[in-house]
Amino acid sequence: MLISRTYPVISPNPNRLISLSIDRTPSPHSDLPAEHICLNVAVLMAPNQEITPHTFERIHAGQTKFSPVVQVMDFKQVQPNHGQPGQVRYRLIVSDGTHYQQAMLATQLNVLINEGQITEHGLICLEEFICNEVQGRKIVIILRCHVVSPSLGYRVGDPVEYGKAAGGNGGMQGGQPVYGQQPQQAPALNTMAGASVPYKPAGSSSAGSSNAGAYPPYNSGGAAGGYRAPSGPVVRAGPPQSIIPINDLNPYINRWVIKARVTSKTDIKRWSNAKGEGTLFSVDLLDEFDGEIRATFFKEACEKFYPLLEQGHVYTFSGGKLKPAQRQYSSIRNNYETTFDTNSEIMEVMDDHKIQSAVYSFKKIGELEETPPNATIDVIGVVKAFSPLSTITTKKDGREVEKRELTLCDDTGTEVRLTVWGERASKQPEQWENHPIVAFKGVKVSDYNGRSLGTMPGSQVTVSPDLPEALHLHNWWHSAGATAASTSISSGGGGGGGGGGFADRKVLSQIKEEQLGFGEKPDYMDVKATLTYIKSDPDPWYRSCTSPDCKRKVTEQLNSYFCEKCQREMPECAYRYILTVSGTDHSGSVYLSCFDEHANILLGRSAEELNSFKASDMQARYDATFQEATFGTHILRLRVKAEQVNDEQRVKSTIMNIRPVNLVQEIRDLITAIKAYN
DNA sequence: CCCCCCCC
Repeated sequence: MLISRTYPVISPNPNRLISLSIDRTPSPHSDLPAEHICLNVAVLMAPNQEITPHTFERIHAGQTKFSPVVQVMDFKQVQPNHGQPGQVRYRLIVSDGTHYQQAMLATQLNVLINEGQITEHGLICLEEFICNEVQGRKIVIILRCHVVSPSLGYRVGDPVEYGKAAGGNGGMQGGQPVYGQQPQQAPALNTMAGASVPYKPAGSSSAGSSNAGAYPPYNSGGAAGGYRAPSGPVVRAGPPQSIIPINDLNPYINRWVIKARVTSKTDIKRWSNAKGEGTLFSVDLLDEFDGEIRATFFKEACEKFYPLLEQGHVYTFSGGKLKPAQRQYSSIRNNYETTFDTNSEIMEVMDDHKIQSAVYSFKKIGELEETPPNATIDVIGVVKAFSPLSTITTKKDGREVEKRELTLCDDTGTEVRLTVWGERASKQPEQWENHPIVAFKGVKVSDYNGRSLGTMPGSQVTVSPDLPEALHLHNWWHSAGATAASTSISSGGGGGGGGGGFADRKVLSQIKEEQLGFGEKPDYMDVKATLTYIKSDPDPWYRSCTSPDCKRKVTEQLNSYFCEKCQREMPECAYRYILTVSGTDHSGSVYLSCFDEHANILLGRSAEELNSFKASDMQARYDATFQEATFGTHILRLRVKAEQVNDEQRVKSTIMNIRPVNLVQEIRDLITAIKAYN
């Protein structure tokens, strides 16, 4: 029996309210006489540290979208359970002044206890939490919180255990959270005028239709259709686990099953580092509640499941372990990712078409300039132009990788260059023709050339997707977009005549000042520079292989030349420039390397011609060629990279592109740059 | 346990 009354009184401090309460609570563990009267003096909080009333009523009614402030009445460490040795967990008793409630602290918040920030009688704000049932008992699991106040030195109010006290928890059964989306609105975009060309989405079967209508409500908790939270170490027997939404996954559910479509699947990757080596692949999973998660398979699990999982198919997955996601590596909206091992169970199930083929959070191309580099984003656009397939050789291990450059535009009047890598670039080359709409999920934003995009291993590329955004862009393109002007946020070459782009503009002294070239990757910059010196002696060229695409130096033989790389003998060789020039601007002077393609532009003659001048004893013409090019001023794009030369790091700058100075454009760019200082 | 998207 608990008798308690609280008497508010006026405090001497006008900001505080003192409450007096008298407890006549006989304690079974106390030596005190039953009628012991305990006088509690409670100073209620100043207004900015108020406990949120009715917190637990709201939480138990399924509310999660608020951030209540509660008082910590007690906390203690609980024994790690058998499943997770070594991981300490803390149980808290938290109070809203009327009720108290058990809570578990997510382990990543243990630091708040260990550093003494969470204290008895302190106040914390619950920023993210869920309410789980454990052995018939509701427990609040705190996923994110911050400390609002250190210990107040007293307990606020006279809380009773939630659910035990009379009153205050009526109607608790209702208000279960409802999962799934609201019915998506039908795309009201197909009424666009001027759309004479009908939009034909790829794969017009219903499979990936995004307009599937209302999703069935999902009830968490409750007898049927609910899921059980872990209940201690002995849970082996029991009903088969039911499927839970991916968005409900959290590290406090030990055994879970999800049903999801594999929306993307990477190739197997081999890795090796200081910690060891192995193989891995990963998939992105999407369920019917639009929840997404990335799953990774290592080593044996990689071997076992790689052949089993097919992109686009639907499976049930169980036996995965959750860990915090590194958000920069995918555009998947989940704070967790999962790993499956060989004991995990994955079974293909019928595709009932409740699961979409992808969910997107598109960024407009016009927003990309403000998007930080290295972000992974979704984008949709019209393929305005595309390059032929080309091959690059990786710096790291000399592999050949295929790529294709697209120019993607949208109705923001902006276009961006997007590099499609690997098989995605080579297969079905005709798919890029006729300005298709393409949706990209999980492409990386790069600051190369201002801003550009590139596919990632887990990217999803869908040509002519069945999406309202695609229909909208299709109609835009055919009514106005195809002929409208558009601004490129990727400077340097490409579809639209080149020029423009002040994004990477620097002066030469910045190479030193900003220590360019010392990163893992080279730095690129544009500079307006004058060639104050062009080195003409010794001969600025070398003898190279005549095979197309091979620029290697050949060795001279008795009557022929030999290329090591091509393993080929040839009667003639080609002369290719390797030229050193001195570039100068108002800030300083830097030696620049210049290879054949660009030296041809600077000197206006090929190495072949210059060699013939020399051979024909025309030294004057030879010298004049260099003199004419000296003091020319150009916009140069430089690749800056530190290289190991003997024992020292030497920063080498190479000319990658040469443009004439367009004075009108130059002034415009300068004005824009000056305005940006404000 | 990977973390990285290649080049210019």
